[in-house]
Amino acid sequence: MSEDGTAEGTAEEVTLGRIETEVALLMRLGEATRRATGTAEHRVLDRAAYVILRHLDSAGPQNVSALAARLNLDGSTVTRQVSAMQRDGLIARAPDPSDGRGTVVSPTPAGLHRMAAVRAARTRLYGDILADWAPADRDTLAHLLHRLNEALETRTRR
Amino acid sequence: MSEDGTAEGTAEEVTLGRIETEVALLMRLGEATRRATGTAEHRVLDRAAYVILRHLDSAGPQNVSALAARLNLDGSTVTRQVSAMQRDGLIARAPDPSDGRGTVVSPTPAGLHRMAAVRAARTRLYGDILADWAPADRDTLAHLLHRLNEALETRTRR
DNA sequence: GAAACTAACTGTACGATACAGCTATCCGGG
DNA sequence: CCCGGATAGCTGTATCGTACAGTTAGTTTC
Repeated sequence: MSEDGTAEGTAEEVTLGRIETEVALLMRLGEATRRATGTAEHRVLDRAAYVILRHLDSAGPQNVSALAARLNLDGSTVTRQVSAMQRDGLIARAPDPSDGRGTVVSPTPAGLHRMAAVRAARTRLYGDILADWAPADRDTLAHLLHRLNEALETRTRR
Repeated sequence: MSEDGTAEGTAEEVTLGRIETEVALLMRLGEATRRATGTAEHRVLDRAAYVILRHLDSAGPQNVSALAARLNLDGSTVTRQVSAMQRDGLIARAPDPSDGRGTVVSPTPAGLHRMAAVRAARTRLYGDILADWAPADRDTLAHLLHRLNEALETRTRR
Protein backbone atom coordinates (compact mmCIF):
# COMPACT_ATOMS: atom_id res chain seq x y z
CA MET A 1 0.00 0.00 0.00
CA SER A 2 1.40 3.20 -1.29
CA GLU A 3 4.92 1.87 -1.12
CA ASP A 4 5.40 4.03 -4.15
CA GLY A 5 4.02 7.00 -2.35
CA THR A 6 1.03 7.62 -4.54
CA ALA A 7 -2.57 6.55 -4.14
CA GLU A 8 -4.27 5.75 -0.86
CA GLY A 9 -7.21 3.55 -0.09
CA THR A 10 -10.51 4.89 1.15
CA ALA A 11 -12.01 8.27 0.41
CA GLU A 12 -11.36 9.26 4.00
CA GLU A 13 -7.69 8.57 3.61
CA VAL A 14 -7.55 10.56 0.43
CA THR A 15 -8.99 13.57 2.19
CA LEU A 16 -6.65 13.17 5.15
CA GLY A 17 -3.72 12.88 2.78
CA ARG A 18 -4.77 16.06 1.07
CA ILE A 19 -5.04 17.87 4.38
CA GLU A 20 -1.61 16.60 5.34
CA THR A 21 -0.20 17.81 2.04
CA GLU A 22 -1.78 21.22 2.28
CA VAL A 23 -0.71 21.81 5.86
CA ALA A 24 2.87 20.90 4.98
CA LEU A 25 2.74 23.23 2.00
CA LEU A 26 1.21 26.01 4.00
CA MET A 27 4.00 25.80 6.54
CA ARG A 28 6.61 26.12 3.82
CA LEU A 29 4.82 28.98 2.14
CA GLY A 30 4.20 30.70 5.42
CA GLU A 31 7.89 30.52 6.23
CA ALA A 32 8.82 31.89 2.86
CA THR A 33 6.28 34.67 3.16
CA ARG A 34 7.45 35.66 6.62
CA ARG A 35 11.03 35.68 5.42
CA ALA A 36 10.16 37.77 2.41
CA THR A 37 8.03 40.32 4.25
CA GLY A 38 9.36 40.88 7.72
CA THR A 39 13.07 41.17 7.27
CA ALA A 40 13.11 44.70 5.99
CA GLU A 41 11.68 47.26 8.37
CA HIS A 42 10.18 45.26 11.19
CA ARG A 43 13.18 43.06 11.85
CA VAL A 44 13.38 41.32 15.19
CA LEU A 45 9.71 40.51 15.11
CA ASP A 46 10.64 37.22 13.60
CA ARG A 47 8.91 34.08 14.54
CA ALA A 48 8.32 33.63 18.21
CA ALA A 49 8.64 37.31 19.07
CA TYR A 50 5.42 38.07 17.31
CA VAL A 51 3.60 35.20 18.94
CA ILE A 52 4.98 36.16 22.33
CA LEU A 53 3.65 39.68 21.94
CA ARG A 54 0.35 38.38 20.71
CA HIS A 55 0.09 36.18 23.72
CA LEU A 56 1.14 38.85 26.20
CA ASP A 57 -1.39 41.15 24.64
CA SER A 58 -4.26 38.73 24.88
CA ALA A 59 -3.40 36.93 28.11
CA GLY A 60 -1.63 39.66 30.04
CA PRO A 61 1.87 39.86 31.58
CA GLN A 62 3.22 36.58 32.83
CA ASN A 63 6.29 34.60 33.78
CA VAL A 64 8.80 33.15 31.39
CA SER A 65 7.85 29.58 32.17
CA ALA A 66 4.17 30.26 31.68
CA LEU A 67 4.98 31.66 28.27
CA ALA A 68 7.16 28.69 27.47
CA ALA A 69 4.47 26.22 28.42
CA ARG A 70 1.85 28.09 26.46
CA LEU A 71 3.95 28.33 23.33
CA ASN A 72 5.36 24.80 23.45
CA LEU A 73 8.88 26.15 23.73
CA ASP A 74 11.79 25.40 25.98
CA GLY A 75 12.32 27.84 28.82
CA SER A 76 15.79 28.72 27.59
CA THR A 77 14.41 29.63 24.20
CA VAL A 78 11.92 31.99 25.74
CA THR A 79 14.58 33.47 28.00
CA ARG A 80 16.75 34.36 25.05
CA GLN A 81 13.82 35.53 23.02
CA VAL A 82 12.61 37.90 25.69
CA SER A 83 16.18 39.07 26.29
CA ALA A 84 16.39 40.10 22.67
CA MET A 85 12.97 41.66 22.87
CA GLN A 86 13.94 43.58 25.98
CA ARG A 87 17.08 44.83 24.28
CA ASP A 88 14.83 46.08 21.50
CA GLY A 89 12.41 47.68 23.91
CA LEU A 90 9.49 45.46 23.02
CA ILE A 91 8.92 43.98 26.46
CA ALA A 92 9.87 44.79 30.03
CA ARG A 93 10.96 42.42 32.75
CA ALA A 94 10.09 42.87 36.41
CA PRO A 95 10.61 40.60 39.39
CA ASP A 96 7.52 38.61 40.24
CA PRO A 97 6.26 40.04 43.56
CA SER A 98 4.71 36.73 44.50
CA ASP A 99 7.70 34.56 43.68
CA GLY A 100 11.28 35.72 44.04
CA ARG A 101 12.48 33.33 41.35
CA GLY A 102 10.05 34.51 38.74
CA THR A 103 10.26 37.29 36.20
CA VAL A 104 7.14 38.87 34.89
CA VAL A 105 7.26 39.77 31.22
CA SER A 106 5.00 42.52 29.97
CA PRO A 107 4.72 44.18 26.60
CA THR A 108 5.82 47.77 26.26
CA PRO A 109 3.74 50.26 24.28
CA ALA A 110 6.42 50.10 21.61
CA GLY A 111 6.10 46.32 21.54
CA LEU A 112 2.35 46.45 21.20
CA HIS A 113 2.68 49.04 18.52
CA ARG A 114 5.15 46.95 16.60
CA MET A 115 2.95 43.90 16.97
CA ALA A 116 -0.07 45.79 15.72
CA ALA A 117 1.91 47.02 12.75
CA VAL A 118 3.05 43.54 11.79
CA ARG A 119 -0.41 42.22 12.34
CA ALA A 120 -1.92 44.92 10.18
CA ALA A 121 0.62 44.20 7.47
CA ARG A 122 -0.21 40.53 7.55
CA THR A 123 -3.90 41.18 7.58
CA ARG A 124 -3.45 43.42 4.59
CA LEU A 125 -1.45 40.68 2.93
CA TYR A 126 -4.23 38.19 3.48
CA GLY A 127 -6.73 40.68 2.25
CA ASP A 128 -4.68 40.98 -0.88
CA ILE A 129 -4.26 37.26 -1.31
CA LEU A 130 -7.90 36.47 -0.65
CA ALA A 131 -9.17 39.43 -2.59
CA ASP A 132 -11.40 37.40 -4.87
CA TRP A 133 -12.75 35.06 -2.23
CA ALA A 134 -16.36 35.11 -1.21
CA PRO A 135 -16.76 36.40 2.34
CA ALA A 136 -18.49 33.16 3.25
CA ASP A 137 -15.45 31.18 2.18
CA ARG A 138 -13.17 33.35 4.25
CA ASP A 139 -15.38 32.83 7.24
CA THR A 140 -15.40 29.11 6.70
CA LEU A 141 -11.64 29.02 6.37
CA ALA A 142 -11.17 30.99 9.58
CA HIS A 143 -13.62 28.75 11.36
CA LEU A 144 -12.16 25.46 10.17
CA LEU A 145 -8.61 26.57 10.86
CA HIS A 146 -9.67 27.46 14.36
CA ARG A 147 -11.19 24.06 14.88
CA LEU A 148 -8.12 22.38 13.43
CA ASN A 149 -5.88 24.28 15.82
CA GLU A 150 -8.03 23.44 18.77
CA ALA A 151 -7.93 19.79 17.84
CA LEU A 152 -4.17 19.88 17.29
CA GLU A 153 -3.64 21.65 20.57
CA THR A 154 -5.61 19.28 22.73
CA ARG A 155 -3.81 16.49 20.94
CA THR A 156 -0.40 18.01 21.62
CA ARG A 157 -1.05 18.44 25.32
CA ARG A 158 -1.16 14.75 26.08
CA MET B 1 -6.67 51.93 14.96
CA SER B 2 -5.72 48.95 17.01
CA GLU B 3 -2.74 50.71 18.51
CA ASP B 4 -3.55 48.53 21.46
CA GLY B 5 -3.55 45.45 19.32
CA THR B 6 -7.14 44.45 19.87
CA ALA B 7 -10.23 45.15 17.82
CA GLU B 8 -10.27 45.90 14.11
CA GLY B 9 -12.75 47.78 12.01
CA THR B 10 -14.93 46.10 9.45
CA ALA B 11 -16.23 42.56 9.51
CA GLU B 12 -13.88 41.75 6.65
CA GLU B 13 -10.92 42.82 8.71
CA VAL B 14 -12.06 40.77 11.64
CA THR B 15 -12.18 37.66 9.49
CA LEU B 16 -8.81 38.39 7.95
CA GLY B 17 -7.37 38.94 11.40
CA ARG B 18 -8.71 35.61 12.50
CA ILE B 19 -7.22 33.88 9.50
CA GLU B 20 -3.91 35.53 10.22
CA THR B 21 -4.07 34.40 13.83
CA GLU B 22 -4.97 30.86 12.97
CA VAL B 23 -2.31 30.48 10.32
CA ALA B 24 0.33 31.74 12.74
CA LEU B 25 -0.91 29.36 15.38
CA LEU B 26 -1.01 26.47 12.95
CA MET B 27 2.59 27.05 12.01
CA ARG B 28 3.66 26.96 15.64
CA LEU B 29 1.62 23.86 16.38
CA GLY B 30 2.78 22.17 13.23
CA GLU B 31 6.38 22.77 14.19
CA ALA B 32 5.80 21.44 17.67
CA THR B 33 3.99 18.40 16.30
CA ARG B 34 6.71 17.63 13.82
CA ARG B 35 9.32 17.97 16.52
CA ALA B 36 7.39 15.73 18.85
CA THR B 37 6.64 13.01 16.28
CA GLY B 38 9.47 12.69 13.85
CA THR B 39 12.57 12.84 15.92
CA ALA B 40 12.41 9.31 17.21
CA GLU B 41 12.46 6.68 14.50
CA HIS B 42 12.24 8.51 11.22
CA ARG B 43 14.92 11.07 11.93
CA VAL B 44 16.46 12.80 8.93
CA LEU B 45 13.07 13.25 7.32
CA ASP B 46 12.91 16.58 9.05
CA ARG B 47 11.50 19.56 7.35
CA ALA B 48 12.56 20.01 3.79
CA ALA B 49 13.66 16.43 3.24
CA TYR B 50 10.11 15.24 3.37
CA VAL B 51 8.88 17.94 1.04
CA ILE B 52 11.73 17.25 -1.35
CA LEU B 53 10.81 13.59 -1.52
CA ARG B 54 7.16 14.46 -1.93
CA HIS B 55 8.02 16.71 -4.79
CA LEU B 56 10.37 14.27 -6.47
CA ASP B 57 7.72 11.63 -6.16
CA SER B 58 4.98 13.70 -7.71
CA ALA B 59 6.96 15.69 -10.26
CA GLY B 60 9.72 13.25 -11.13
CA PRO B 61 13.51 13.49 -10.95
CA GLN B 62 14.87 16.96 -11.53
CA ASN B 63 17.75 19.33 -11.06
CA VAL B 64 18.76 20.97 -7.83
CA SER B 65 17.81 24.42 -9.02
CA ALA B 66 14.40 23.30 -10.21
CA LEU B 67 13.80 21.92 -6.75
CA ALA B 68 15.04 25.09 -5.14
CA ALA B 69 12.77 27.24 -7.25
CA ARG B 70 9.79 25.03 -6.60
CA LEU B 71 10.32 24.95 -2.86
CA ASN B 72 11.22 28.60 -2.45
CA LEU B 73 14.63 27.68 -1.13
CA ASP B 74 18.11 28.88 -1.89
CA GLY B 75 20.13 26.59 -4.14
CA SER B 76 22.77 26.12 -1.48
CA THR B 77 20.18 24.93 0.98
CA VAL B 78 18.91 22.32 -1.42
CA THR B 79 22.45 21.26 -2.24
CA ARG B 80 23.17 20.54 1.40
CA GLN B 81 19.82 18.97 1.92
CA VAL B 82 20.21 16.54 -0.95
CA SER B 83 23.78 15.83 0.13
CA ALA B 84 22.49 14.71 3.50
CA MET B 85 19.71 12.76 1.84
CA GLN B 86 22.19 11.09 -0.47
CA ARG B 87 24.35 10.15 2.49
CA ASP B 88 21.27 8.55 4.00
CA GLY B 89 20.39 6.74 0.81
CA LEU B 90 17.14 8.58 0.23
CA ILE B 91 17.99 10.09 -3.13
CA ALA B 92 20.52 9.53 -5.88
CA ARG B 93 22.41 12.10 -7.90
CA ALA B 94 23.30 11.68 -11.54
CA PRO B 95 24.80 14.08 -14.08
CA ASP B 96 22.18 15.69 -16.24
CA PRO B 97 22.67 14.24 -19.74
CA SER B 98 21.25 17.35 -21.36
CA ASP B 99 23.28 19.87 -19.34
CA GLY B 100 26.77 19.20 -18.13
CA ARG B 101 26.36 21.62 -15.24
CA GLY B 102 23.22 20.03 -13.90
CA THR B 103 22.69 17.22 -11.45
CA VAL B 104 19.52 15.22 -11.59
CA VAL B 105 18.15 14.23 -8.23
CA SER B 106 15.91 11.19 -8.06
CA PRO B 107 14.36 9.40 -5.13
CA THR B 108 15.62 5.95 -4.23
CA PRO B 109 13.18 3.18 -3.35
CA ALA B 110 14.32 3.57 0.24
CA GLY B 111 13.56 7.27 0.07
CA LEU B 112 10.09 6.70 -1.31
CA HIS B 113 9.49 4.08 1.29
CA ARG B 114 10.55 6.40 4.06
CA MET B 115 8.43 9.17 2.68
CA ALA B 116 5.42 6.90 2.46
CA ALA B 117 5.94 5.83 6.06
CA VAL B 118 6.11 9.39 7.33
CA ARG B 119 3.17 10.34 5.23
CA ALA B 120 1.14 7.43 6.52
CA ALA B 121 2.06 8.36 10.09
CA ARG B 122 0.96 11.93 9.52
CA THR B 123 -2.22 10.87 7.82
CA ARG B 124 -2.94 8.62 10.76
CA LEU B 125 -2.25 11.54 13.06
CA TYR B 126 -4.70 13.73 11.23
CA GLY B 127 -7.23 10.94 11.23
CA ASP B 128 -6.81 10.80 14.97
CA ILE B 129 -7.04 14.54 15.42
CA LEU B 130 -10.01 14.94 13.13
CA ALA B 131 -11.71 11.80 14.35
CA ASP B 132 -14.95 13.53 15.26
CA TRP B 133 -15.17 15.78 12.23
CA ALA B 134 -17.86 15.36 9.66
CA PRO B 135 -16.44 14.11 6.35
CA ALA B 136 -17.89 17.17 4.67
CA ASP B 137 -15.94 19.46 6.98
CA ARG B 138 -12.73 17.60 6.26
CA ASP B 139 -13.37 17.95 2.56
CA THR B 140 -14.04 21.64 2.93
CA LEU B 141 -10.89 22.13 4.97
CA ALA B 142 -8.77 20.31 2.41
CA HIS B 143 -10.34 22.32 -0.37
CA LEU B 144 -9.97 25.71 1.26
CA LEU B 145 -6.40 25.01 2.32
CA HIS B 146 -5.64 24.11 -1.24
CA ARG B 147 -7.11 27.34 -2.50
CA LEU B 148 -5.27 29.30 0.17
CA ASN B 149 -1.98 27.73 -0.84
CA GLU B 150 -2.60 28.40 -4.49
CA ALA B 151 -3.34 32.02 -3.71
CA LEU B 152 -0.28 32.33 -1.49
CA GLU B 153 1.88 30.73 -4.11
CA THR B 154 0.90 32.92 -7.01
CA ARG B 155 1.34 35.86 -4.68
CA THR B 156 4.81 34.74 -3.64
CA ARG B 157 5.99 34.36 -7.21
CA ARG B 158 5.84 38.03 -8.00
C1' DG C 1 16.03 23.88 58.94
C1' DA C 2 17.55 20.43 55.43
C1' DA C 3 15.96 18.10 51.27
C1' DA C 4 13.38 18.24 47.23
C1' DC C 5 11.64 21.12 43.93
C1' DT C 6 11.20 24.96 40.64
C1' DA C 7 12.21 29.57 37.85
C1' DA C 8 15.32 31.65 35.28
C1' DC C 9 19.60 31.97 33.16
C1' DT C 10 24.02 30.33 30.69
C1' DG C 11 26.92 27.14 27.97
C1' DT C 12 26.88 24.54 24.13
C1' DA C 13 25.23 22.23 20.10
C1' DC C 14 22.44 21.45 16.04
C1' DG C 15 19.57 22.20 12.03
C1' DA C 16 17.75 25.07 8.45
C1' DT C 17 18.48 28.70 6.00
C1' DA C 18 20.66 32.73 3.31
C1' DC C 19 24.25 35.31 0.90
C1' DA C 20 28.59 35.74 -1.36
C1' DG C 21 32.10 33.76 -3.91
C1' DC C 22 34.03 29.93 -6.73
C1' DT C 23 34.33 26.71 -10.74
C1' DA C 24 32.58 24.36 -14.59
C1' DT C 25 29.59 24.47 -18.26
C1' DC C 26 26.44 26.53 -21.59
C1' DC C 27 24.89 29.72 -25.26
C1' DG C 28 24.52 33.61 -28.45
C1' DG C 29 26.86 37.39 -31.22
C1' DG C 30 30.85 38.95 -33.52
C1' DC D 1 34.75 29.36 -33.92
C1' DC D 2 35.73 31.64 -29.83
C1' DC D 3 34.77 34.96 -26.23
C1' DG D 4 31.87 37.09 -22.79
C1' DG D 5 27.86 36.91 -20.15
C1' DA D 6 24.57 33.77 -17.96
C1' DT D 7 23.61 29.63 -15.25
C1' DA D 8 24.14 25.12 -12.17
C1' DG D 9 26.01 23.48 -8.48
C1' DC D 10 29.13 23.59 -4.59
C1' DT D 11 31.64 25.57 -0.44
C1' DG D 12 32.59 29.07 3.16
C1' DT D 13 30.56 31.67 6.47
C1' DA D 14 26.92 33.80 9.20
C1' DT D 15 22.46 33.99 11.48
C1' DC D 16 18.41 32.48 13.81
C1' DG D 17 15.51 29.47 16.38
C1' DT D 18 15.58 25.83 19.12
C1' DA D 19 16.84 22.05 22.55
C1' DC D 20 19.31 19.82 26.35
C1' DA D 21 22.24 19.97 30.29
C1' DG D 22 24.08 22.37 33.96
C1' DT D 23 24.06 26.39 37.37
C1' DT D 24 22.18 29.50 40.74
C1' DA D 25 18.81 31.42 43.54
C1' DG D 26 14.58 31.20 45.64
C1' DT D 27 10.46 28.15 47.38
C1' DT D 28 8.00 24.35 49.48
C1' DT D 29 7.62 20.27 52.36
C1' DC D 30 8.36 17.51 56.14
